[in-house]
Amino acid sequence: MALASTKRVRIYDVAQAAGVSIATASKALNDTGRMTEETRSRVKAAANSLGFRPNAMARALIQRRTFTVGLLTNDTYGRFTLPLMAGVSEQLVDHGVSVFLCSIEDDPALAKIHVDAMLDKQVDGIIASGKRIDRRLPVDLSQLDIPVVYAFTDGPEDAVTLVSDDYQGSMQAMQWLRELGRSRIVHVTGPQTFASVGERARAYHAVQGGDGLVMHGSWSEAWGHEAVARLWARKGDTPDAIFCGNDQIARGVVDALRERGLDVPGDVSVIGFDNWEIVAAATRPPLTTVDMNLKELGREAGRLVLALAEGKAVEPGVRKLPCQLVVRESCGGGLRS
Amino acid sequence: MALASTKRVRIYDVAQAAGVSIATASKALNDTGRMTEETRSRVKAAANSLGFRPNAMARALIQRRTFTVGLLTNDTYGRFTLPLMAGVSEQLVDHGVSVFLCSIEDDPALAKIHVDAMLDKQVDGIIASGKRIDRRLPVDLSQLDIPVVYAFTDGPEDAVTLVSDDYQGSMQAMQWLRELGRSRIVHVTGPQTFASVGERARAYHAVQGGDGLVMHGSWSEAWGHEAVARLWARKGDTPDAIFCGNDQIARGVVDALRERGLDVPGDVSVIGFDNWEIVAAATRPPLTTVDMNLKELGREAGRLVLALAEGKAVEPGVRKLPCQLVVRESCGGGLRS
DNA sequence: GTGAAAGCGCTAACAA
DNA sequence: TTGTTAGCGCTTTCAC
Repeated sequence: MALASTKRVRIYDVAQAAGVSIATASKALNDTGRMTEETRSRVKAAANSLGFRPNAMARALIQRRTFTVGLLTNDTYGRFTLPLMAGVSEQLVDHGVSVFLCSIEDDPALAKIHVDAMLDKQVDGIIASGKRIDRRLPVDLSQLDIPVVYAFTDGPEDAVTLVSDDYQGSMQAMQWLRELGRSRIVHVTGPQTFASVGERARAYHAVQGGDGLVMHGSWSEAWGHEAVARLWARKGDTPDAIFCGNDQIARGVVDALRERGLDVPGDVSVIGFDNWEIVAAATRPPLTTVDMNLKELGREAGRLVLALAEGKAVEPGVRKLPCQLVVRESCGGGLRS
Repeated sequence: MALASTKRVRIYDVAQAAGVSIATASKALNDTGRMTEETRSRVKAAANSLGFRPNAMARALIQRRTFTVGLLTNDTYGRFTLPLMAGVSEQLVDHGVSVFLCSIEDDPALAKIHVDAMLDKQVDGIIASGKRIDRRLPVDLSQLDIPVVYAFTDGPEDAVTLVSDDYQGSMQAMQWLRELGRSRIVHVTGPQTFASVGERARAYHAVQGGDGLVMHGSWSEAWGHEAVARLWARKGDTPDAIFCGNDQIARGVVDALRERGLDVPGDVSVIGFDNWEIVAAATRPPLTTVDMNLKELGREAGRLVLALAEGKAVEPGVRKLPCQLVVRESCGGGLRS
């Protein structure tokens, strides 16, 4: 441990201390070249005791590899990018790769500035992420000379794209409701313009049949309330389960049902989507919901840019990553087998 | 616009194209040295048409300045770091500075890895941020040779530290309630162990007097419910206003009051803290609350590391940044003057 | 097995 | 006004 924090120690200092040339020192430290084991360990010991840290800039200049990647996102405040970022960071830090955070706020000019900055800094690759899997970032990354991976945002045809599997996740939800004996299931979800809304509805219909009821509205608690009002105003059977397009709607639904004197999950099971902790856990009863595993998606994105950066071949196309059911109390049923 | 994305263009190519030496090219592009305006613009034109982008690595190697900073945070999923990061990024991108995102999850080993990686990459400075202003990150940054700014986390005595002004924010809240004619104000807040809880209570007492009632619990909606139950179970006067320690508690309080048939804000005014959109806006009625201006705090942190990195002197000590009252409907009253 | 020398892309003295 | 030269800190042939 070098206590003196005067000047940064360079490989020259290590070489001096070990009584070798800097060439030998370099080879010793990088486990390349050939030399006696004794020399190698002597150099390493010297480096160690001097607290030598190679200058990544100098290294990058030669190796054309900076061990940095850029993470572009337009979901600055959102709940989607955050776990995704954590996953990316977690995956890459183990490989000595650092992540540039670039929030672009849907602003093309800002996006360009960030991309240019990344390019100047010679990032080894870029991960583009967003808040909707059916929207593109306001910048064209397809002509860059470095690898790009799209995560939770739409990418070009021949790109490597990672999204969560809305269909599979919704199937989990629906099947869970069926396993619990629910049959009159209604789907209360977001605006039809979202691709994921379509996917989730498709899964709903696959289980419930073509005559199931899908209600579109906003992604809000208010819409959950309103949907319940409409459902219970109709004549005929009321549902015994409601599959909601997200946790906010689900919370609105649960609150509305309780206000009507209905028991959740006794009278009606409610299931959400997103597993947004703050919403799902605060609902009374806490929401059973579908988690999109965004952190894992982030890890995978990290893994893939890294592979690409190392010149490995990666099959282009859209990869759908599985969602996972998180069982709490709003559907009844115990821990999932 | 160079369409051919074959090889990166270097300053050598620009010099060739402009018919000058690389030294002249360098000076022309950096607006240093002296030469005819004609030469300078000729070089710039050549650079432009070739799509020249200087290699930041090479530059960094000489200038000892990488135009990167590291942002350390242990609040990976949290609502605090996110706007803060956005502010930092926004502030720095204008200066050509990129931000390394490092989420350390309260793990000392992970923190060290990240810090080492940043040091290797020669960041110009580090911003340390967290989720509590009275807790330190699990890593010692005080002995580094580069500037460190602490934002929304506790730092050493002689460091530059940025926090939001809980006292001032709470004063805003309390005064707003008084302006609306409320006098029997109760403070329902989080655990006493939080420094910000103490600060907010201090402001509460400054307005309400020493005999005001402060109720400590968890930062949850459930605690909001419970607090209301307790308050209305007491004999004697019930409050006409409740100042809550955060928005979640406030939401619990509002819901509990409504469930008791009380009108908010007609019978009781409720005010929150944090302005956590998802909670504040979904509450019925939407919460009037205190915003900590974390994005601005992030910007200021960016400004300060940058100043420090440029060798400018910055007065050490704790800087408290003002909060801002966000008026919605839970207190009554109109737009603030 | 080890070291001298060239060079990554750029900037900055110093000459011319 | 412009160009030559010497590095920044490191890796990597290629001699010895």
